[in-house]
Amino acid sequence: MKKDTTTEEKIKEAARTVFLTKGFEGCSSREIAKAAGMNVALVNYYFRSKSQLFQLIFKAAMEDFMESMIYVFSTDQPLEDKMRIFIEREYDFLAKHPELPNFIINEMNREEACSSNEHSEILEKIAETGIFNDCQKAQAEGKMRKMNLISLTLLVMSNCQYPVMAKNLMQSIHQLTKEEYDEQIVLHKGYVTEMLVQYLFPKQ
Amino acid sequence: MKKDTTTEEKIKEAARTVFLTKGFEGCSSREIAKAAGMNVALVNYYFRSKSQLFQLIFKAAMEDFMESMIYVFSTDQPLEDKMRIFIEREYDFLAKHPELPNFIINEMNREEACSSNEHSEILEKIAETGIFNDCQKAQAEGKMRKMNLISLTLLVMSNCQYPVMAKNLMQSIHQLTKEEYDEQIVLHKGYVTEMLVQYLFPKQ
DNA sequence: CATTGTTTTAAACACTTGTTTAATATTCTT
DNA sequence: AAGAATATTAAACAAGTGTTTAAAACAATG
Repeated sequence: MKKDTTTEEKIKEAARTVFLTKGFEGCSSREIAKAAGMNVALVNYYFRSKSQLFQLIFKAAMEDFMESMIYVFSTDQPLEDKMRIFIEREYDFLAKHPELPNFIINEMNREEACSSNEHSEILEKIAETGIFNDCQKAQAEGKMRKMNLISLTLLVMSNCQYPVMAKNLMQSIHQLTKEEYDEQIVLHKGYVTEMLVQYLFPKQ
Repeated sequence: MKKDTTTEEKIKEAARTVFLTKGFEGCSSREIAKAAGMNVALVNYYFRSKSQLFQLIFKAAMEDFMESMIYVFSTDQPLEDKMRIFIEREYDFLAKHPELPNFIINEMNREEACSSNEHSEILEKIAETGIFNDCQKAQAEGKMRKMNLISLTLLVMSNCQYPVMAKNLMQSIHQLTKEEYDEQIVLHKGYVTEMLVQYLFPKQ
């Protein structure tokens, strides 16, 4: 009889939550083991080293990070609607996984880490959705403001991710409770959607 | 005869660069000491502990973080111009101190750290510039889109800081060199300025 | 049941961590 | 120049780090 969740999976789950909240440097192998209710040696038995376990978690997190993006882009709708839906979904997703953007960005900044790795597969996956072609087409037809893809993604990511990343900072500055800030984010989502749509798809 | 830079200052400088690039957990006392060309014991001789030294650095960084903001807001100009100048200056500032936003946001997320501390003094300092009153007045006159101060700061900070914070991520995704991305940021600054001004100060 | 192979454990390894101590060197004051 | 105050050093401390080892517990197979 196999347990519903095997030891290996328990460790992986524990590692995910610990790594995502504290970062690679901010936790120890023993802490992960304890969070999984296991022994330290077991962590290395299944994953050989803290680094290897981390790279596993990081890769999975990176995929989650891009998941919702790809889903919306694949749908068949007018670009402007896609944008609205994307922002809606991205705010939803980030409400459930608020640690993700910080985690990804931080660990990308660790020199030892996955900086120079090949994360361009992500771009390819996004490209496969045809979103980039759609944008270029819309830009050629004058329906969308002309702008390279980097700035386009930057605009969207900035306005979706930063509000989640800066939660503690903004709470502290503006003296808000967690709940108050969460409400604020919902409000902010509306502003962001309006602003981006107006700017990217100007009416005449 | 006093040296041009005293030992205490050398350590503080070294601590600043090390802390800002690697974070509190990402470095050791000995690393800071070595970066300053000093002994480990000297670090604690002058600053008693790693934590106390860190809090010193963090506080100073936080003030830097808000410095340019306050300066521009204090000037006497139309709001729309202030916004343009602010974005210009903020991009300038962040080009010189690209590690700052990530550092601040990360360390605010460390539970042990300065999360619940009183950073609301910052808000007071900004309030002293009268910028918030100006905004409310402009909003009452219909010259500026109605929006609470939290969303206002969020909009501006998102679009100024995120592009710097996500540098390594964006480089990796879009396969850019540092120099190419720096050029991209200059381009992006233009889009951001236009977008924010158009949205916050709609014509007719 | 005996003998595989796989999982789990406690203990140890060498090394780094933050911090302290006690001795030495330097500077300042009178 | 003598003595007090300050600055600097190397060494030690206990605790924690990632990783390994070798023995035990377990499961599976013949």
